[in-house]
Amino acid sequence: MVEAGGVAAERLKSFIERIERLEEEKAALAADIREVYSEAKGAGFDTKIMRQVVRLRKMDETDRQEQETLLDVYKQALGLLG
Amino acid sequence: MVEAGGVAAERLKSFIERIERLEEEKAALAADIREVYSEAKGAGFDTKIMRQVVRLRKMDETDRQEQETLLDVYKQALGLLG
Amino acid sequence: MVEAGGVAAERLKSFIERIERLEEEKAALAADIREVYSEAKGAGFDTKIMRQVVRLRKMDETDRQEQETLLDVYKQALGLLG
Amino acid sequence: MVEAGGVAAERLKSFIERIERLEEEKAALAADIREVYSEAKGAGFDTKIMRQVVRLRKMDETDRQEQETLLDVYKQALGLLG
DNA sequence: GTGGGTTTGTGGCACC
DNA sequence: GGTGCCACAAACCCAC
Repeated sequence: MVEAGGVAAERLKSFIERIERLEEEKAALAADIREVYSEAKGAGFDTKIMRQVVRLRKMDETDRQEQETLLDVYKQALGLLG
Repeated sequence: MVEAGGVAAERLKSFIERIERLEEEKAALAADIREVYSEAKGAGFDTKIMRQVVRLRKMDETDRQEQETLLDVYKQALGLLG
Repeated sequence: MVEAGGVAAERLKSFIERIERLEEEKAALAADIREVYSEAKGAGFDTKIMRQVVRLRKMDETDRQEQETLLDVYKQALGLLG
Repeated sequence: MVEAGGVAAERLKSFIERIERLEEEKAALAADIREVYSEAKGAGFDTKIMRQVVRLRKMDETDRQEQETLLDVYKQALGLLG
């Protein structure tokens, strides 16, 4: 990037602008998601729990069960269960 | 949400699926962005600096005046100016 | 803060330095915590689960059970249980 | 960790409690910091700007040179300089 | 109660 | 292949 008025600068500008365009779209989707949560909240659902559910559903079923099992073991060891 | 097999459950499922669909699209855009950075890196650019540039350009749109005020205060209070 | 060389500037500088001192100590503790996790990991424990446990123990017992119950309800509605 | 009542459980409990003790101290420091900000606010200072100052002073210690390089690249590539 | 800001937790990335 | 780092996303907290 020594040649600021040259082709490298143009190339960089192009990359930056592509990124900015994509980030704009991403931000729009994030706003949409917030809106759905807001709507759900208005319908009486607990959005924090909903986020946990979304996270869980994203996980592989095997991994999910392994994690839950391990968490139970740790809980038991700490007296948080039983 | 007492009636887990009832209409509330259906409504919840609908919200969750809308969110998941939107998050899928968001993840795709995030992947696109990573790819642009990767391409830029292949062209010899420093992606970490690029990220800072993107951040600065975003900041400038919103907080430029605050930042300048801050800079003055900081410089003055720390004796870095006059 | 109009009088940059005056008493207000001195006062500000004092506040800033007190904050920085405290943040230094806070950062040191954060490092200590990371180290304990690292040690636990070396002993074969799963640090991600440990973090969950720490979070759970911080919560009020009543709240914790309510959350778990609600999560189960939502899971059932989504077919993540039973 | 199969032996929840055994030595592994004891070891885990020990780790968790060390972490909790450290986090307690960390939380106390965070409270102290909030209090200093509050005191500064009472003295007429703008705490948001103060936070920015603290952040800048921290950055300057580590990343000042990178930042300056970045600024040049940004200005040049975007035609804000020369 | 809602929004903004800060902080914490998670995932991706580079280096070893 | 694992480990530390950095950026992003989520959770928390405060102010309004």
